[in-house]
Amino acid sequence: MATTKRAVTIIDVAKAAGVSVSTVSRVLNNKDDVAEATFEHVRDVIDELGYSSSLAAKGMRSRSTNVVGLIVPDVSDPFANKVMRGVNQAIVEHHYDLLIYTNGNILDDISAAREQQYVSLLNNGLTDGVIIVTPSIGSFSSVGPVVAIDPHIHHPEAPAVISTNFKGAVAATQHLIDLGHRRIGFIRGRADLQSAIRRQQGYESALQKAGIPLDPALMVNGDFTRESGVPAAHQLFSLDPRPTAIFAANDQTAFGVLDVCETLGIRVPEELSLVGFDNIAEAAYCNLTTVDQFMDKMGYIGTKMLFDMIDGIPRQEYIYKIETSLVVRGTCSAIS
Amino acid sequence: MATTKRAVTIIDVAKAAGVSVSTVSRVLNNKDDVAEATFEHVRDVIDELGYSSSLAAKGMRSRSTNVVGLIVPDVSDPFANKVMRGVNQAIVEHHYDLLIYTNGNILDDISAAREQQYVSLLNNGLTDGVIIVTPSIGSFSSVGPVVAIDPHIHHPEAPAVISTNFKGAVAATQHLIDLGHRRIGFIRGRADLQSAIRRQQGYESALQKAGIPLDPALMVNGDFTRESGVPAAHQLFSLDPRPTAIFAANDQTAFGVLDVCETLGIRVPEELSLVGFDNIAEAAYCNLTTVDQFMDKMGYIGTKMLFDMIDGIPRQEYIYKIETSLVVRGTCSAIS
DNA sequence: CTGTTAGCGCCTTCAC
DNA sequence: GTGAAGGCGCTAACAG
Repeated sequence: MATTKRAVTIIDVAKAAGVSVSTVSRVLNNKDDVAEATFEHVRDVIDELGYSSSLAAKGMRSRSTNVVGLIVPDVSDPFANKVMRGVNQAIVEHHYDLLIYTNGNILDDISAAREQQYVSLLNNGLTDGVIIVTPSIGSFSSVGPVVAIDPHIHHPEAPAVISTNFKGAVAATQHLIDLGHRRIGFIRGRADLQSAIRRQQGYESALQKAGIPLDPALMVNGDFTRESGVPAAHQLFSLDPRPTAIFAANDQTAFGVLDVCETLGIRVPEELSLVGFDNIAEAAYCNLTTVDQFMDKMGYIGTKMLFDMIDGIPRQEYIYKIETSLVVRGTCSAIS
Repeated sequence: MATTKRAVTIIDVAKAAGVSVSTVSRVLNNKDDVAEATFEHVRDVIDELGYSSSLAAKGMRSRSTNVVGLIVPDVSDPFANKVMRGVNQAIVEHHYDLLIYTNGNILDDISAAREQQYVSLLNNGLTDGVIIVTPSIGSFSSVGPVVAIDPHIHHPEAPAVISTNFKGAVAATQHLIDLGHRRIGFIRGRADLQSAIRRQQGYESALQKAGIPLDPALMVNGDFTRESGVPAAHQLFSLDPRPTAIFAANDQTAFGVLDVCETLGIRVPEELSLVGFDNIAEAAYCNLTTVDQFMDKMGYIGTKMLFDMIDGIPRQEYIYKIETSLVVRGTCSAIS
């Protein structure tokens, strides 16, 4: 790798080509008011010098960069990962490039100020618009458009894609109730996320509608990570009588429960029925019954919305709601 | 979302705080030559206005941004995805941020010029260094350091992380031979990638060492995608006699083979033994015997190397080789 | 068709 | 300790 001290700039190209800087700029941006010969010549020089314009400088001056930004808390997180795939697909279709920004740590509790900062960072010249995954604030001040995926707070005028967490949780719980379960444990998600709260409400609602009294002992804390599912499961299993079913606020937490079942020798679904939420890729392989909230689609739709906003196409609706859907697989059985 | 027309700039902050732009800049960069009171005051104003400095402008002027760049062909690609995780982990440990750039299409055959362009794009002010996944060229001209993960060409002086593709392929093929297989099919990877070529060489070498003659009919084309595994498998299965085993150049291709087995009713491993390469997440769930090349570790190590280079720490070795390792699972059986 | 000029927002000397 | 001026690489008017 030749770590050249200085990058070759538009000025270098202009000099080498014997034209002015603006001509080079015109060639760069495919303006059609350049003589054929000049155009070709400049192109050649650009290739020869291996020149590439700096996104930084370019974005600072002009308004359009043809790239969209995506802010995720953590690239490894399955939720964020699926959203990324959806976004990826959308940008390919629109011939945009994608810039993903992350500080890498989903538990690093990004403050609202920090989120706002990231949005500004990208939308201040680098990108034409940004998508932010699970932001804690619903509204951003930004030069370019912003679409939130599963935001904590729903601001009526803030474009967002959300899923029907409540309905999904009701469906999951109802499924367990239909199978005859009465003692159904619930492992919470991150308390600061709207989606987690709605899932708990769905759980409670389904129980109450079925006339099953709420038992606080059956509701334990978790934080959406696999690790948090472990102590939660232990806590639930130490109850007497043990719950016959568990609804975990997301798939990863459910996997934590599965880990505990393995070590404790509890058979699923014979001795314990289990439902997750999200339908991440691993869920299919592990045959986990769960609720699909189509995260990839959320990313895809969100990006489409963003493109409309970038193009100045007005939308009638700024909140796009995606219907969740129960995916019945092998981790639940009827009570004997 | 308040799509403010204009972003709040350092000038706005300066005015609001009643100080000069340079003072604000000093506060922003935590310089210690600012009076305590002024510092606090400016900080407050910054928070109040929700100001955040533009990465674009900042990077253009100063040399350090505290973010590393990662260039991947496609965010959805399992290989790239695993590398991303490794990089993600490394940047968390070093308190850096991460900027991932992608054009989203792995098959869009990125030209060398394009790769060089992406590298410049990021290293021209936005990032302190970049990691590029499976580049077709081995050497880049760039302001900042560049580390390649699994590059097509190994340039002796270009920092790169590679895995022992040849040895891994030998191990995989040998495993099949040890189980008694003689007619072993091979599905190639993308012909333009060094790793694919090395895997084929490993396959051929193992066969020859075992005294098994090479049969061109047993070697068919693929391109590392699951889709490409389908016609390849059909082609192999149409042979008479049919191969008793297949070594696919990567896991995704192997999944394509599995898809065909399902439709054709060919039982694995009873009627066909199958080995993949990469050990992507799905491989574990599908019980696929494969070769682990520790892609996450490649990303992690590569990022570590990059940090050393950013910090100006000299390395004795610029090519880091990661040993592959055969993972025996359930898709192979001894020939009866 | 092409060159000249004026900033975009920020950081870095250099004065005070 | 703080402010003023210059310039990073680029594009967008405006002239010619």
